[in-house]
Amino acid sequence: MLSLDMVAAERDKCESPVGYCTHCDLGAKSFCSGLTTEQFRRFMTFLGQTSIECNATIFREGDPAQHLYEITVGAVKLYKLLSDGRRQIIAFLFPGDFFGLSLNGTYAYTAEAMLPVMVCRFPKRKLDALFEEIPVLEKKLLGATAQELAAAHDQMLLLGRKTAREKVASFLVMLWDRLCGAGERHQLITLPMSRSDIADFLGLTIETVSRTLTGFRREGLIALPDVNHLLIRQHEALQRIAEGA
Amino acid sequence: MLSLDMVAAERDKCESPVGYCTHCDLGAKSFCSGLTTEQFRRFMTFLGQTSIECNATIFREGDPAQHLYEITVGAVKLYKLLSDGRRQIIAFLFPGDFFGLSLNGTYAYTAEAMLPVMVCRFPKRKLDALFEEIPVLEKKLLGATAQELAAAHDQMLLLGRKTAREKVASFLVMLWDRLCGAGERHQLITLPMSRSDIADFLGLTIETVSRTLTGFRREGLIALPDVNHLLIRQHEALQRIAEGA
DNA sequence: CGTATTATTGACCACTCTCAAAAAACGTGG
DNA sequence: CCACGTTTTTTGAGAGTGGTCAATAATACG
Repeated sequence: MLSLDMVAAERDKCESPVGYCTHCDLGAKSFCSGLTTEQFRRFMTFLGQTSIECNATIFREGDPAQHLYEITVGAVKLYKLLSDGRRQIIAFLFPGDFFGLSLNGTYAYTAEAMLPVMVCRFPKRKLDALFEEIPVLEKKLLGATAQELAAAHDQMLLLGRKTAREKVASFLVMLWDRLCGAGERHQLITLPMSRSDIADFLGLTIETVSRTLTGFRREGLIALPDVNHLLIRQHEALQRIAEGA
Repeated sequence: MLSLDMVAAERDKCESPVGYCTHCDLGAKSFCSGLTTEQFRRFMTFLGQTSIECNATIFREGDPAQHLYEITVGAVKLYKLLSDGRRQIIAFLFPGDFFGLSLNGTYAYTAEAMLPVMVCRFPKRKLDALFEEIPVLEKKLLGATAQELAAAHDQMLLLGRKTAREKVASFLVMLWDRLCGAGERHQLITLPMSRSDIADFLGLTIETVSRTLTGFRREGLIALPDVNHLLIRQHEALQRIAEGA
């Protein structure tokens, strides 16, 4: 049994903390950032790194929940299904995001790779031990979960109360916020998701998504060089539409 | 009738760990259950207990987030607004539920009492110290947050992909699950929320909620003795409707 | 290339919303 | 306790946003 004092003592012996994991380029956002050399060595013994091919299912709703995942490369979608096949995409996830948290021992949603994906995978049965050794990780996970909860709340407002036009504008702005650096205004976004994915994320049909996007294109708010590429031309205007103003 | 004093007396007879806080009747669900006598004593120094009158606003979206709350008595609604007044209710909360977690130092939603409410209130700036003293609390908060996240995911499926009929049926089943003991099949539910609240929770209008409820009443699935009381007559049938079968 | 899949566009329709009025419930003060 | 005004809920009629169905166009992939 390892006491907090011992952990603290161990940490004090170490020199400056390792910057962050050298196996991915998440930087400070990563789960393993800010650990001491010794903590990092222990951390690596808990972790499994896995690559997942594009379109592969990582796990299904109802599967026994054995791992917690953090994406290092690629993009993942999470979704829930109704018995007749209607689908709701819960989240689009990118490097730095967690998924796989569960309540009753089974996953509550399906996770699917939208691109070739690299993940860090933590066995759930070892999580308590890991948190005991490196308590800061538990705080990080709580923070990440709180962030996902806030995103879910935003999406509930979108799904319940926004028009199709506002939904699509919100989606575009969200993509821009997540995938574009702050500086560059006119930056080409590569969409990892299909129109069908966008529709199932926004609670619309593919036809409505398509019509709304061409609408925005005709108004000069965006450009669509090809189906998988998107250029935000008037971010401010889209933001105003997204917020219902 | 069982007085609080009697409950407290019964509990004081017990050795450590203290079963649970004597100030509320949450039992094992409570944040403070399963603590040792000493831990419980320390716990109480962190906590403020507050009563809130019905319909009072506890905090507003954008307010500086100073406290984390746990409900001990009553019911609370959380909601977000669009600039033109459109409202989405994020959650209906009952005894044992937490709220007030925030990311950037401000609350991301408004919290309003639907009944006279009692809460335990934890200052955020003391939370780290509390977790250091009683690490199990951090795990409990993580668990509660994960549970809220799962509920949010279910609600996203409802908002994005269910019909009005399925939404209202889901809502009724959810109420039954949360507010009724498992044994009693025909149990009268007292609704703490208005039709307008239900509509803003389900992404519908009050008219559609009203029409759907009268529909269920005519079909014999429920009874509505008066506006604030509800009797589930055919739970199974409602469950089937809720799941889109 | 030829085939299969995905995306766009069009015409039509239905579910739910909007607007409006009546009915019921609530609150307040006499 | 009842009369009154206010608010909430129910019910109705009509309209509109987004869905359905269908055809065409573009793209991906062997």
